[in-house]
Amino acid sequence: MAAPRLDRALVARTALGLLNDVGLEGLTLRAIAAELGVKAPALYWHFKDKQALLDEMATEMMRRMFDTPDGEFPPAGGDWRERVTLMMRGLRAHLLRYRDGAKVYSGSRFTDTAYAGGMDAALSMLVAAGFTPPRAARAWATAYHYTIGYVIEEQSVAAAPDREAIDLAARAERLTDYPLAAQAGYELFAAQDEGFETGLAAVVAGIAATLLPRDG
Amino acid sequence: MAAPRLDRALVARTALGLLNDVGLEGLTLRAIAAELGVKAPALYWHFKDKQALLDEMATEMMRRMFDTPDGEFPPAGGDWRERVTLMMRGLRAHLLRYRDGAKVYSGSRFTDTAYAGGMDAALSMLVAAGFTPPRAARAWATAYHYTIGYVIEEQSVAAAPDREAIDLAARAERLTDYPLAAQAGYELFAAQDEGFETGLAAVVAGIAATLLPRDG
DNA sequence: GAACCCTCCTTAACGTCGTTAAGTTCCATG
DNA sequence: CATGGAACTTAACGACGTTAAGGAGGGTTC
Repeated sequence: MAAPRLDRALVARTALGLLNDVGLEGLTLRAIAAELGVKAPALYWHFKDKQALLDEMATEMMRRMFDTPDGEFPPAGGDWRERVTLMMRGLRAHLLRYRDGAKVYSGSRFTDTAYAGGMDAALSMLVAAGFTPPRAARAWATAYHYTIGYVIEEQSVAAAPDREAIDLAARAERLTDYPLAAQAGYELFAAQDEGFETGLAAVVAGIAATLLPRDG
Repeated sequence: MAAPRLDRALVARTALGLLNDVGLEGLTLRAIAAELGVKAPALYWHFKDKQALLDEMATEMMRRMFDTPDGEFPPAGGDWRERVTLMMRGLRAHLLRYRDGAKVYSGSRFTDTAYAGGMDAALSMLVAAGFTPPRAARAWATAYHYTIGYVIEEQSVAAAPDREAIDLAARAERLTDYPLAAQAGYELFAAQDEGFETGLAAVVAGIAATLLPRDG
């Protein structure tokens, strides 16, 4: 039983590293293989097809997300609002670490059940805070969908190598007949961190208002 | 100046029709051309490349969204909460009309400024309801991102032709060690309409709570 | 130690994709 | 009738994901 030069995790990690250089549409099997010092068909020994490799990449991203320095997940401290906020902030930060990270992540399915531990911990935290289990799941999903949607738009606005970034000034020029829409461009396409946080605060407040049973 | 057999709008409409049959990854230029009774390179007379065609498709989807039966956009009636809810419900409904609709829509940029009219109307409605312009933009974006994220996940869960749909029972089987995560599957992957509405209600409530200046 | 087998990779090739180059048809206009 | 541009076709290119066939190399078996 000789040590294989490649394994699934190594391929996925290498592909994630390459992703930042070439983007999703430049992430070809031949390029990944070259990075590994190997020919493209070798990858088929470890993965049934390219989608399986992308699934492994998404799983690796997820593992890195749960692998916090203090081993705490969900992040410790504060009430559920703070912890949900921290989780979603962390999710966005991890998606942003890779070019097209949100697309890779949301288009794939995890190859193992490691995510379930983190998900279960998050949900039980919400249940402990007073949510029923279905409403905890809905609360988590709502914040998750907001975050995924936000980062997908955020990363598609960023400049692809060939596709020029959105020129806000030119956009405003085109929309002089629609002053509010023109002005909104600056709010929407710039200052991404602040925009995300403001929206996330709204989502969390809404979850508290509509999904958490009042005690009283 | 003979009438061209093709124009951009016709190509985009035909491609949208084909999208439901073959999905995004089956939507090749050769297939679209065949549907139009033409050869693939003919499309390059009307579009600089495939992305430009996808942009036109997204723009056509947007036009259809604004083209309501009563010509009202945003939809009339009720307060701003109701109207934002109606808009996002309509956005989701339109995205769901096409296979991979959310991916096509969110990965593209509009080819004309027709969207700005609808966006401006929506924003001025929010401003009339008491939002400052930047907060109106943020409110709209938050609901939009939630909706886009929701539908992207929703459509990626649905069965692609080759990729089988998620088997909820098998998933629960795998996750017996994580009861909350297992149970959450049913909440997350089934009953999509209700899940969307519940989350949207939370988002709208949160917008009201954090972005709308209190009067009094 | 020879025979065998299983693991992991290579070489070669297939069909399809987006795209480009060059040529053709057709009609409006001078 | 000749000119010319608009709108298409035919042919082909290089790159892609993927498959088939085979080879190197170490482990196990007699």
